[in-house]
Amino acid sequence: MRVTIFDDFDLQKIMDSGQCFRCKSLNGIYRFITGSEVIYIQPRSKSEYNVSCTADEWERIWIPYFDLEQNYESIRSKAESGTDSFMAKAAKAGAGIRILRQDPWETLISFIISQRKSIPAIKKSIETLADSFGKVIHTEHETISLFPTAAALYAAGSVALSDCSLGYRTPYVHAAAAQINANPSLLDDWAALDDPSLLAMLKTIKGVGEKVANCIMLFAYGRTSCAPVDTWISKVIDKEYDGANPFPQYERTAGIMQQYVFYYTLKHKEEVQ
DNA sequence: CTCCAGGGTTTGC
DNA sequence: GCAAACCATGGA
Repeated sequence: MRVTIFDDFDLQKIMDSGQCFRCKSLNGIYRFITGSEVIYIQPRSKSEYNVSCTADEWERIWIPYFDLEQNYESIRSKAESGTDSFMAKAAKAGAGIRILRQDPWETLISFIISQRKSIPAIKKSIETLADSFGKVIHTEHETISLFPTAAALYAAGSVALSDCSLGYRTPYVHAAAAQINANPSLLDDWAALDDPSLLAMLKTIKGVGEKVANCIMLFAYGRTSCAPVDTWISKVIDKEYDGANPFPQYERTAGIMQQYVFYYTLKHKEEVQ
C-alpha cells in the first residue's frame, strides 16, 4: 500500500535516535515491530512511502505508533526560530525524528536493561532475549522472534535470563516479568493515570528509577512532557545551559526537544564531552 | 590493562 | 534531602 505523510518523518533518524532497539533497515526498507505486528516501510519520494500493511492496520496501529496525529514540523520550526540557540541547532539536526508510541511491556524491560549499557549492547541483549524466549513468526522478508511475553520471561527463570548478558539487571527483569505475569493488564491500566501518578507507579518497579521511568513515559505512553535526563543530556545541561535544565519550559513538547538534543549529541559527541 | 556505557539500589549521614 | 559504594558485562 502507498501512504503519504506531509510532516517531518525520517526513518533513518528515528532508527538512530536510541528510543527503539529492534528497528532495522535492509537495503532501503525499514522494519519496525510492536507487539506481534511488523511493518516494512520503503520511502518512494519526498512524502510517499510503500508500507507492508493494510489501510486499516496503518490507521489503527502505525499512525499512533509513529505519533502521526501530531504535527512535528510546526513544533520543530518553532524551536528553530526560538531564542534558545542550542535547541534551535539540535532541532534542525533532528528534523524527522518522531516520538514512538511503543509497547509498554517491551519498553519497560528494554529500558531496565539499558542502564549502564551502550546502545549496541542493549540491542544485543534484547535480541538474545527475543531469540531465546520470543514467539517465532515468518514475514514476507524474514523470520523474526517477537519480544517475549511476561509469562515467557517469568517461566524462563533467572538462570536462563542471565544467559542474555543482563548482568546485575537479571533479577530486575525477572521480578518485573513476575509482576506483569500476575497482573497482565497492569501496564495498560496505568495509561489512565496522569503524569505524576504514572511516574510514581513506574518507579515502584525494581530497577526503574527516575530516568528509566521517564523513558517509558515518553517512548511508550506518549507523555511528551517528559524529558529523560541521561548522562548525555546531563552533560548538555552542564555545558550549554550552565546547569539549568531547559526542557521543562517546553512543556508539552519537552520530550520531543529532548530527543532532538539526544540525537544531536550522538552525532556530535566531541562537542559535548 | 583501564575506562565507560541512555542508572538504580542501598547505606550512611 | 544528598553523596558514595556497589552493581555484571562487553567493547574500545
